[in-house]
Amino acid sequence: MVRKPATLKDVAALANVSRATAARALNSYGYVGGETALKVQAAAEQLGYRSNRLAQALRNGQLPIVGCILGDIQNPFFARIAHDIEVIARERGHNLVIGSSEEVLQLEISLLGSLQSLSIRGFIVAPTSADDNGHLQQLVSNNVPLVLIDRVAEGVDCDSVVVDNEGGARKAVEYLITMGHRRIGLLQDDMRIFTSRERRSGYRAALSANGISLDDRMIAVSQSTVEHAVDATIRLFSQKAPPTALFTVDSLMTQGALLAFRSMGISIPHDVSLIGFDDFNLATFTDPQITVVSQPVSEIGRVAARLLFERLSGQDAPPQKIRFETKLVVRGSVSRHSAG
Amino acid sequence: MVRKPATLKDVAALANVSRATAARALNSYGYVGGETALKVQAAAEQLGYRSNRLAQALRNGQLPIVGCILGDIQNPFFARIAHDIEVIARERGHNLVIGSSEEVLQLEISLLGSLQSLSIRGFIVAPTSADDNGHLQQLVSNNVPLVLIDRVAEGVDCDSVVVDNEGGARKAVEYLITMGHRRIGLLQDDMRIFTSRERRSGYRAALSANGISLDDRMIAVSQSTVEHAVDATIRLFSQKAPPTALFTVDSLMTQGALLAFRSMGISIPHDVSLIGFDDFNLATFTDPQITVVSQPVSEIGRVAARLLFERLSGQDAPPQKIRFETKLVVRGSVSRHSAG
DNA sequence: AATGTCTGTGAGATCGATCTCACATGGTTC
DNA sequence: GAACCATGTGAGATCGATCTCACAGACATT
Repeated sequence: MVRKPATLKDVAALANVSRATAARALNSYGYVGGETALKVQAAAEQLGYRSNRLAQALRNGQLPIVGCILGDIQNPFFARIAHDIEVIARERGHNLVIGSSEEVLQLEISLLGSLQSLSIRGFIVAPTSADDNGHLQQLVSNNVPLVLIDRVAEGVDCDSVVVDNEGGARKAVEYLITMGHRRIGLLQDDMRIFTSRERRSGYRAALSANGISLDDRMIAVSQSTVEHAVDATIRLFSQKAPPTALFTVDSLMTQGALLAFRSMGISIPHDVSLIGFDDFNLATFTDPQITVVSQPVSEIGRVAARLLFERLSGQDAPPQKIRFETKLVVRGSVSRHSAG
Repeated sequence: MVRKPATLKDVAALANVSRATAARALNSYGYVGGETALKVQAAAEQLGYRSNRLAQALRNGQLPIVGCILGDIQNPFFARIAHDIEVIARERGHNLVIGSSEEVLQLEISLLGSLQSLSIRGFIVAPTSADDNGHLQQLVSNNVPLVLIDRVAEGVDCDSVVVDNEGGARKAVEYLITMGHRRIGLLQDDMRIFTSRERRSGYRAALSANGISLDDRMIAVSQSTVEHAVDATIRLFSQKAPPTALFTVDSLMTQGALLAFRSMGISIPHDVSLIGFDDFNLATFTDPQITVVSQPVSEIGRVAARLLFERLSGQDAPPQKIRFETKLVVRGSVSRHSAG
């Protein structure tokens, strides 16, 4: 037997007042007699009354939930961000709905739609595609609060929190060049993804600034999972003239590269040098430790959540585009390459 | 200007029918004329109508959302589980609300309450405390579908999905004993937590089965974070007669132990042997690789989600208590201890 | 012709909380 | 005493979708 939770009506009946009065007593607005208020509160307590947020939301048009659509919570980068967003949401009396787009545009669209039909108050999204984003533009033009993280989307005019991907990638590749490398590999994920584009463009910029011509054979594309990255790395390094250094665009791919190198008997940094984008706990546990481009992960989620709540509280400032700096953290996975 | 989304009323008006008819046409139930149905569908299309799930939920009493309260999504173990649950929820047209209890009972209770007032359909919870669980019992007695994962809670009669913690711990410690160790350390988290208790009890069982008396100086308790585990490990190994082997109860603590050993200049497995509970990606990247007790992480979330949806679809079977086996994965972090 | 059955449709109630409005009091002020 | 206010309360509308019920017309059966 499912015991129905007590409603305002029940409370009102027990306290012998109307629903309106009960509501006033419990939410303390309007005029309520002192004695009446106590009676209502006692009744509420006795029945274990909790207001139905659903009904409230239907009435006032908005559910105190924020929606968060990320690539995959299993990626520690996104897990950290999701966690930080949840903490802030909780402080403001909101809950967090999470969806993984799995980097599939269609999934992102349908998730967003399903969350919109819940009258969710605002969204934080790491868009899968830098181009196909009519769904996001529509959100913005309907004035639904939206904050993009990790990636921006073309033509979508809203708050965003990203890092300097191009600069970070350039620093990494320039460092490799400084260390004498010229055949520098790039392990990247799908070009649809904003970060992938920017990091690639940093890679190119570094090469061309140093008079190294772009060589497609140095570039491998794979999905951003450890397994796919292993395969891609193996392909890249099975060539006749493999790279002498590798730059990977995210931590899962860095892990994949590490596994691939181990299985191929390639040693770091003796045989090949490695720099990954995005620091991760594993990077300091390996021998040698991995040199990485680190981003301020702990800031991204927090700042995005704060921006969202500013919008939710009705601020109508022009969109803020926040871009954090990245930092090259030199550890032991890069060695000097004797010119060959 | 916020453009209000179209409602059923708008669709009905455009199609020149009543709301009831429009609803019938769109949800295909009852009798609707063929032509009318088309008219309504066209109107819905034209207005971009999406039904308001909030209103639906208010009407039929349940929101197609499942709530998931875990210790911390940043723990890869929970991240994996959350991801798997979300995938299954999505297949069934549900969304996922996630809350981190941060292992604080009060937070777990308030999260649960706030989600309950949303008329959420069911919950998957990794309860913080093995004892204090009136809130969970109340849920069950109100017939709210609830599945416990990773940990069971005393007196809460519902579906659960856990692993054989005691057996896993025992296997680990017995292996250490077989390898000649007698001063075996235990790094565990709060005894409130179910897994912590069970794993400790496996540790004790193994010791006493082998005639080794329990020594409190061999046991360190800390919160389940890398940082706290580092401190606890350092304390444990700063004693005059430190353990010759260490068993850690989860992957974050294993990481902490690794960091502590490194900072203390203690080498694995030469100076100390190590086994951790729960396999984790890092374990195979270290040198030597870490021997662990592995649990079928990929099953836990999926099975829990399936159990929940069975309940949601109205099955009234007795609670299922699922317990997966664990496996000792021997790698390189344990060495034979010459009896001293 | 009377009764029955099948289609198709609309009016109105419902879910629970909130808010507007109207209506009471009792007291104050000119 | 008339006009006004502050205080306190309840009736009823509202949010959007759904469902029950009543009803109307078309056709078939006796």
